[in-house]
Amino acid sequence: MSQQGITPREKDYSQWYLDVIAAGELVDKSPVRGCMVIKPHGYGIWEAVQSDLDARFKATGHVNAYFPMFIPQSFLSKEAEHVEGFAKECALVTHHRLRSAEDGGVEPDPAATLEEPLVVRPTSETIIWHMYGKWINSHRDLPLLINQWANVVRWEMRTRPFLRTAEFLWQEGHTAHATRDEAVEEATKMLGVYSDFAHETLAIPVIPGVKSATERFAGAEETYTIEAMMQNGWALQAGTSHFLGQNFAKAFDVTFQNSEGQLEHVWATSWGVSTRLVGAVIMAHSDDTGLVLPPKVAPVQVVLVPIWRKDEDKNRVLQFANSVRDTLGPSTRVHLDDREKMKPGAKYFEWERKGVPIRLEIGPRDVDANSVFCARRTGGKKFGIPVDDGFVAAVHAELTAIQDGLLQAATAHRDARTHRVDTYQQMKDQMDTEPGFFLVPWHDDAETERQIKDDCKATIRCFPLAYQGEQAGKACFYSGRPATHMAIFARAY
RNA sequence: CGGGGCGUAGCGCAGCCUGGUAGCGCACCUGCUUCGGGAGCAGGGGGCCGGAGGUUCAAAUCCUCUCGCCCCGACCA
Repeated sequence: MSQQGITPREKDYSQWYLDVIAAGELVDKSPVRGCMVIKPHGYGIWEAVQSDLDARFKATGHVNAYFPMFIPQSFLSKEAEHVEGFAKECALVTHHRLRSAEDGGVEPDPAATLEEPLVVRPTSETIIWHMYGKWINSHRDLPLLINQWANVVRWEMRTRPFLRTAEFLWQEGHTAHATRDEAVEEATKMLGVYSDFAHETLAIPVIPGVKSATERFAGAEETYTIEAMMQNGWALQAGTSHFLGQNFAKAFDVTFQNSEGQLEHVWATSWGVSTRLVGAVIMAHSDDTGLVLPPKVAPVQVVLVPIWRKDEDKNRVLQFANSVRDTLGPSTRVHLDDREKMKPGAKYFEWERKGVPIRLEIGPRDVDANSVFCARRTGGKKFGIPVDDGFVAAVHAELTAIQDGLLQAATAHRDARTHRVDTYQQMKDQMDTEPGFFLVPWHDDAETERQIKDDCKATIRCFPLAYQGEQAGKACFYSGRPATHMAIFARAY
């Protein structure tokens, strides 16, 4: 990033994204390729995501647990498709000791080679299903509804902060059910939880849908997804929920005795979202001044900037600012920026770049008037708010208005960039001039799907749930064969 | 694994072509004046120029080798 500015979105979207992350002081350079050092302000966003989501999981009957990050290598080979999907990007632990080397450094001690290498989990299905086999015996043990907050490692060739990193933080829910229907219901229910969360908390209007076979999770029978649109019209998969059938139950021999006394394999789901959501929030809302955060995930929702010129003003301004902070504190994430050797203007710019929704300026004039001067990060001019009985409610009303405004703007953008086209040529033409979601009638076929990807880099993001049925009587926009689904094509991260 | 680029102060860079022993901006430290939209002035600290070898009286600069990183592709449940 240049010293003062941020690359405009229109000029170079990728650079703009990196600039916004730098301006927001979200991450620092990592000494490890592809891994992130997440600084406090960036981690604060993730913490807000975590606490909101965790409450939603609890409300739907789930509990948290924790499983080891090291998985015996042999576990990975038990489910054929699963190993196919992940084997290419696994990190291995092969030794448990270092020794001094000739060159003065250290090296793995050959005498301390592990009998069986350990895989650093790329996802936890295998070790969790190994344990579920021990925990599940009876239909009375079902359903088993467990979530884990953890880190996982996938040795990706190309990485990008938050969107695709070698190590990332996520939650993974793993559930076991007595019947197929119950498991499918769980998978779709959790997709709904994610979708609600994206709208209500992240202010991102996602499209819930089903993945095509090509894009399906390795080992799943059905993969559900929420797809978000970024400001450049590209799609970002923001969360997934999988119906795993009995694949893992069979691979790890997890059976239960039903009420008739017969043994059956259990039915499974898994679902997850990751720190990629932080990237989604950054890309969905930020502008050419820097980060823009929805109040519900902003680590600092309100920043107070005290202003004084003379020493005699300093004390009363700070005293007033402190009381304002204490008033807002119980209900709001508020920060009083009382750094002394920094001018107010410099603070304004810093907090704007960090995406803080509301800034309250407090100077001698405001103290005299018993009010604060409010500046919103998005929408509206500065205005005074009296510090009276209605003060907290007034600030919260602004936060709500900002949150709503972001969702409205993102929804308007998504709708404007969602194109219904009838022919492939139309999509191909518009993909370069106005990229976005292309809603089309589609005859499902992995081979033609691949042809399209090779030809114009667009892939099926999902078969959106809201539009299924509309394809009836229509011809596939690419092949002309009878359409089997409504599909959304887009270029994707 | 292909194609391209870059390694010089904490960060971002110039200097290299045409060798003469290192500079700029930001950040940092000290002081004074400032303070309602990115402060100004003065002074100061910090780098064996990625590494090794070679040419030379002399190498950040030229030559050879090497290591690392970044970008574009391949890859991406």
